[in-house]
Amino acid sequence: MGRRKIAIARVRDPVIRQVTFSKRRTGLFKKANELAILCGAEIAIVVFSPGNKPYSFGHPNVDDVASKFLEEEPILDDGIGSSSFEVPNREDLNQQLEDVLAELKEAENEARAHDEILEEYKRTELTQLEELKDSYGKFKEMVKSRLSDLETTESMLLLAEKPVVGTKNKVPRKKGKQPML
Amino acid sequence: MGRRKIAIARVRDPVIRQVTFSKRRTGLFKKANELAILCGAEIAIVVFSPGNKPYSFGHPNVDDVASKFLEEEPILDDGIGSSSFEVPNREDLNQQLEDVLAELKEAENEARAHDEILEEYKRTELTQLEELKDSYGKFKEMVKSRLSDLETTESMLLLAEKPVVGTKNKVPRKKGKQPML
DNA sequence: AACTATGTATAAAA
DNA sequence: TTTTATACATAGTT
Repeated sequence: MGRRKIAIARVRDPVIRQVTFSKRRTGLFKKANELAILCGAEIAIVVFSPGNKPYSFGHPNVDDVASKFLEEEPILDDGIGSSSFEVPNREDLNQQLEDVLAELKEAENEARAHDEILEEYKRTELTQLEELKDSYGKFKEMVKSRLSDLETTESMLLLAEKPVVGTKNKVPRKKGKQPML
Repeated sequence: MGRRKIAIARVRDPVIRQVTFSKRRTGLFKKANELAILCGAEIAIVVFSPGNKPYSFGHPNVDDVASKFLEEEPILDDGIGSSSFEVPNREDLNQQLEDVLAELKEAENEARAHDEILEEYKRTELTQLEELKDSYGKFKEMVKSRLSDLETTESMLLLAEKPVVGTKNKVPRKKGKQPML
């Protein structure tokens, strides 16, 4: 929702993560408030920041909504540890845990590698693109100045003016006149 | 946020109100999930619909976050100083396993999301780059043909020949001859 | 701690 | 439902 799309995955940089948290918590609470008012709904939110600070929002207030919810809670079996199945013994669990930890480590390595690739990509491609745009602009400038005292065809002027691609003005054209000998 | 702007005030029509509730509850929970994953935040939401049906979202789950909040835990015992050679019991192992499985799933999601972004990146940036190069080439061709019977300065020829950037030839130049009117 | 280009959520319509 | 046009949230930037 910003300048770039981001993957929904833990933000690595702690500073960015905190900033993201602040912005998004604000947004979330705003949405919650709108929901409550628009629909006459009761709502409670509690959230702990990356630094483990608690924040809360409630309409009409956290405690009332929370108790109401807890009271009419019939069974809270989320099914994960369903009792009807065989309970694994400790050795099995240890083995599983080790296996999964190994997998996790691998996946994290992969993710890091992908990050690096993406960064590299951004650097090279964007740099190339910007330099090319810049060079293109300079070239056009020079040509125009060279041709200024000659007749110029309509098609040339057209081509020289249109910035070419569907570029959304990421790189503003420089207006400066360069000597270029 | 839709076709029209709406005032934040109780929606009169009960049908619309219920529809609005459904859409916005979905959106809110999605945002909450993103916040939790992006920032590693714990979060719990409970909300009652206009028809007083309860809905909840929790990461890792509603009850843990709620109790943590209610207890206002100062986080005293993080285990650093405790009797450190205890053999973990089965519940601990189960918990660990679940935690790690969750992490693993997350890491896999992350990898997939990054792949998508990288692909998207390749598509947009490379397309732009290619179009720009192509257009640049055409422009140079045209200028050269227009100038063929005029004197051309050394610097212009130089600029016209050099492909500009330190491009690693990921995108081969097209050799085709274009009519150009 | 503000801005703004861009991605998302969603009010209406179909 | 699903789609579409618009308002909004926010990632990256200064």
